[in-house]
Amino acid sequence: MKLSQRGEYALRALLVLGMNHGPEVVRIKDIAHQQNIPRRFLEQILNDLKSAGFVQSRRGVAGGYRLQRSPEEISLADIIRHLEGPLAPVGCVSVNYYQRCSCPDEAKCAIRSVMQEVRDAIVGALEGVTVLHLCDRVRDLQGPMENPLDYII
Amino acid sequence: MKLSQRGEYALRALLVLGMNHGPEVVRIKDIAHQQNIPRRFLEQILNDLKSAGFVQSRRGVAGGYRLQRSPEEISLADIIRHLEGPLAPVGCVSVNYYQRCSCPDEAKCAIRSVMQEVRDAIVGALEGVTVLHLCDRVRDLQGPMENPLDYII
DNA sequence: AGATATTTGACTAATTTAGTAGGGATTTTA
DNA sequence: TAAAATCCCTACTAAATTAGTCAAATATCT
Repeated sequence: MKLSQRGEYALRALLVLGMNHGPEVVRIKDIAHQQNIPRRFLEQILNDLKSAGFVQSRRGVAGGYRLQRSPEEISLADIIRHLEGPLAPVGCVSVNYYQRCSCPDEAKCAIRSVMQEVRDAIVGALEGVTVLHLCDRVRDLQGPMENPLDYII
Repeated sequence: MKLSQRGEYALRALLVLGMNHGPEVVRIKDIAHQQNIPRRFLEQILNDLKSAGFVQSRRGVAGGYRLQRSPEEISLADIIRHLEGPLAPVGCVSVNYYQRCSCPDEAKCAIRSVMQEVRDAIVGALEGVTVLHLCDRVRDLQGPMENPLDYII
């Protein structure tokens, strides 16, 4: 599993939306500015997150984005799987994106059995971590503040 | 961490050399044939592994490759780091290939702290696993045989 | 109506990936 | 000493991925 620039931007954007979660909507421009993400690129990314069901949008002058579900229902593993594909280092140990490899017998492949353990380790570190957990970490790491917009993500 | 085709071929080749470790040398052609790897591509890969110090070669009519150090001294983590770069999912948590990211304060970055744990999980699953361990697994998975060349890798 | 947002789809430039190809250098063996 | 087998080195290519940019359309609020 490797996180691309695009993926990192997406996580940062979702974290901003998590920190500002509520009925109101956050503008792309604000996220882009606050997180130093190229605005046009971020548009693309948020659009993708929208069609994947992670966020919802409102158009027009008071438009912007918000999380579609509440922060504790959005897991990092799901986000990353959508953004980057398999968490597993090779297709033949991936549960969600399985792909047969060219070795003669998977069940007896020693390399595969090590990669299986790597996959389990990655999934273990990621499954169960939600956007809400991320938000909690932000607050833990940065101490008490008043305004959610003050947090550095 | 993601394993490319090239990386997978390299591991398979090293495992063949591990299973046949001794004073004698194994020909590229045999490895390529046994493992179904394009020969010219494998040449390139083994050359790379040679200049990285993992294998040594002998030229001429009785030429081929063997491991430079003994199987228990070659760790998967080192091989993969050389082949694919960082094990970490993002540069800012990589020990061996650290790269600063664009977030304002690394120490307070919640995403980074999760990625740190992912990195530790990956390294944990890989560090300490050597080519010898891989060879042991091959034998465990496939039951007792006489000839090392009988093993499917 | 006009200003401000998101939406859509195409476009581009650089890098990485998975090889292929040609010819040279070295070593064994007949 | 010459043939044959093997590794060595450099260059090339085609396809995919990555990180964006851009123009124009559409929706919404005041």
